[in-house]
This record gives sequence, C-alpha cells and structure tokens, in this order.
Amino acid sequence: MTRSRTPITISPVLDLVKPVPTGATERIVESIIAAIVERRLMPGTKLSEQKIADIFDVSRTLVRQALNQLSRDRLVTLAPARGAIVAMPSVDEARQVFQVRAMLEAAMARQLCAAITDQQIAELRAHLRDEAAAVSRTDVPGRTRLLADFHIVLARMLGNEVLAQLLSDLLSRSSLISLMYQSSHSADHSQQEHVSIVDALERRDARAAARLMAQHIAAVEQNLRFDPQAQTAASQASINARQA
Amino acid sequence: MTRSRTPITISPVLDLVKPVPTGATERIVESIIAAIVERRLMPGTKLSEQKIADIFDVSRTLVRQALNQLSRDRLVTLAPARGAIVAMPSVDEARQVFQVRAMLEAAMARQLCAAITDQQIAELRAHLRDEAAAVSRTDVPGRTRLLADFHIVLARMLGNEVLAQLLSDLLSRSSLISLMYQSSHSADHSQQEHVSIVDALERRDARAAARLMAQHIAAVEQNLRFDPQAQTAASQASINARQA
DNA sequence: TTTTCATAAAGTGTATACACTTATTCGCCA
DNA sequence: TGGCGAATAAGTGTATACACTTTATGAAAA
Repeated sequence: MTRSRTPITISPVLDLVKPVPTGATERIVESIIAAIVERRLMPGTKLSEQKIADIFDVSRTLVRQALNQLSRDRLVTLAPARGAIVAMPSVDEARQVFQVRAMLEAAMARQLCAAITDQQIAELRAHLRDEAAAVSRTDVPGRTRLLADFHIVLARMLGNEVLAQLLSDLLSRSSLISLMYQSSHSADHSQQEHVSIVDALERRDARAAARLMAQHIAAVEQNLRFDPQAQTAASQASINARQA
Repeated sequence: MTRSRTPITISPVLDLVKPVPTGATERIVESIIAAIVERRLMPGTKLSEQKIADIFDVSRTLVRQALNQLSRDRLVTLAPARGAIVAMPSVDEARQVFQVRAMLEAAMARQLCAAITDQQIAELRAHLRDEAAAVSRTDVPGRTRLLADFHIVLARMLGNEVLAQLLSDLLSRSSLISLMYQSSHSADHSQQEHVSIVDALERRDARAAARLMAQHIAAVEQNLRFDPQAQTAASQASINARQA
C-alpha cells in the first residue's frame, strides 16, 4: 500500500502561519475564520453544529473539534449546553488585546533593527507595494489580509515562530474587534504608518521603530467606536443569527 | 442510568488562571498539566487515549478533547494516527519562548511602575514571603508554582486578563522546557531576583524594573543545559514511555 | 388578550461502534 | 541464526446513537 504521508493538498488561501490546511478539522477552522474576517459572520451569530456539519458534509464530531479550537482562540464563545456564537469581545478585552500587541510589537520592532538585513528590507518594501496596490484598488479582503500579514512578516524576520504564532492569534482577535467596533481608521492611513515603520527599520533607528509601531497600534485602537451606539454590529448579528 | 452531570471534583492544584475546573474535560487537562509540571510525566511519554480514559473513567471522546487542548498549548504533540506524546520542545523553540517572555514581561514591568499601588506592593511582598518559605522548606511543587505565579500576579495587577492568560501559557511551556533541559538555575536565585524586581517596582523605577525582569528571564534561559548530553531527559522518557 | 405550564422540538454532551492506520508478532525462507 | 513478510493486535479517526438540557410551541386559565 503506497500512500504518500504528505498528500498534495491544494490550499485555497495562502496563509502565512499554517502553510497547508491538511486536516479535515483545520479546513473547517480556516473556513470559519475566513468567514469572520471577511465579515460574512457577524459577532453574536449562532453557530449550530449540525448546520455547519451539513455544509462541510462531515459529522458533528469534527465540527465540535473546530469550534473548540476557535473557542480557545477567542473567536468563538461556547455557552455550556447552549451552543457556540461568534465572539463579541468586550471593550475591556479589546483594549487589553491592543495593549498586549503594543507591548509585543514595539519590542519586536526595536529588536528587529539590530538584526534585519538589507534583503529583508527589500522584501518589506515589496510587501508595502502589495499593500498599497490592494488599498488603491479597494480590495477589502486582500488589503485586510496584507495589512495583518505585515505584522506577522516582521515576527518571521526575527526568526521567532513562537512570536509569529502568538501574534497571528492576536491579529485574528484584532480583526474581530475592528469588525465589531467598526473602525474609522482608514486602510490608507494604516498603510502609510507601515511605510514609516519600514523607513525607521531601514535607518536601523530602534527608538523610532518602536515608537512608530506603538503609535500605529494605538491609532488603530483609538479609532474604534467604543460608544454604546457602536453595539449596532452586535444587534444586527442577533437579528441575522438564524442565517447560519 | 442515573449519571451525575457534575461529579464532585476535588481540584488538585489551585490555579490562578482557571478558577474552578468545572467541566469534565478541563479536569483532565488540569490533571495532565499538573502531572507534567510535577515531573510525573516526562517529555516524550506516550499518552494513550484509552489508558487515560480508563484512569478518569470517561470515554475517549473527552480525553481527545483534552489532548487537543493541550496540543494547542504545545504541551503535547499530536502525530496523525500515531497518538499523543508529552511535547519535547526543541532548543530553538525554548529560546523563542524565553525571548517572547522577555519582550512581554519587560514591557509589563515598565508599565506596572506607573500603575501599581502601595496595596499591590504589599500583596507582592506577601507573595515573596510565600515563595521564600516554599524555597527554604524545599517544597518543590509548591515553589515551582509560586515562582511561576509571581509573573501572573504581575499581569493581573496591570488589569490585563489577556496578558495574564497569554503569560500563563508561556509559563507552562517554560516549565516543560526547564524540565527537559534540566535547569541549573536555583530556585533560591530566582526568588532573590523576584525580590529585586519588587524593590524596583516599589521605587517606581521603570527602567530598573524592566531591566531586572529581562535579566531574570535571561538568567533562567542561560542556565538551561542545551548541550547534547542534556537529551537524557528525553531518552529516559522514551524508555519509560510504557508507564502511561 | 396575556400569562402560565405542559409538551414537543431542537440542540448539545457523552458514549459507543466501526473503519482505517500503525505497530507487533510469528512463521517462513535464506 | 537473522532478516523479511504476512497475519494480527493495538490504536487512532470519524460517524452515529442516545441521554439530557434548553428553547420553542400551544392550549388552558385568569
């Protein structure tokens, strides 16, 4: 019996963190994450196990595994005996996520100045070009992914996979948060801040790189609509809950 | 068949992060984590689903859930169709974990100086007394837990639950790493470094607090035995694998 | 009409069954 | 005796069955 251990699986989405979604459960997880990030599943939306199982043509067993994973990533909230819903991060949780990101990423930018190569700077410039292109053609899913990937690429360049993984989780949560408290921070503005950060990295100006990174993250956070009226996203979700 | 839904579960370890292990799966997770931290399960030890299921008198379903969770925490490694073993973090992974901890915790110490109250300083002093007591009476499991809890208590004092959770995961991994590359860093030395950090916090000396925290973590890392001979722990585990 | 309670429908929680993969054992042959 | 290979045992992967909880429905009473 000749079965290749690593079958050729054609990944539908190029993901920087998990190279190839080989397992069945992972496929479900990735699909749900994509659906959340692409705003097809709003916070508060009920995720019925059987319905998802039908969609993916698998048993509830695998769906439950997927929902458990997503629950650990805080993208989904599990209520005992009452099922799963897309998470609705509180204002406190949102602030905490951005605080942790600022701590991690400022330090990352600082250390990167001492380690980054000219080759890597060039790669970052290429990434910035892709970002700018996606922004100018208003490719919303594309620009969202590229703007997030920027931060993960930096972690990779530090050669720290643990950091990259951690940051990836935080970025998914940030994405959900931005979606929930409809950010008024324009993608264009974010993109320009990325350029400034790379400029500082190229100058090997550790102080500036760290400061710019912290300011970038703070800017994103401060453009969230934490006022009560912003709960619209959540209420809409409750209304549209029966979609899924 | 009258089966009680929530049997009286006596929590073996007081954990700061998850207040009460109410669910059945959580109970298994906590038990396995405790067994790893208390060195009753060495890295590389096979974790057979059925054997664990028998021990806890549940079905494999719940054991699989537990193992999946532990796998996401990187405390166990799942090999497809070949089962679970206690994780054997590589030298690279170890370095990366400590690097991330240094980044996070130095920033945490710095920010804490601006926010900490005298009351909280007093609580830290009390914690340090507990640490010293556990060290002097050579209570190995107790001191291990207290030395780790110190870092989580600091995160709590920042009022950042996300950070506390993240740090908790990193500390579990650190524990496994120390166990694998048998640290020569004495508990007594660690405890004294904790005292120095609290001293700096009391002086509200942000620079010193951050520096001391970074040095503390670096000291723990640099006292690991990364030389090839240190693989003994792993080989022992392979030999004793059939225990579990 | 509104409230309430009983009943039914739907959904989750756990256990078990079965298929398939991996590891082991034992016999066969060199 | 030593290694190779087929049969067998053990173990994981997924699906399904069933118990129990929650939610929805509807009829009777106020």
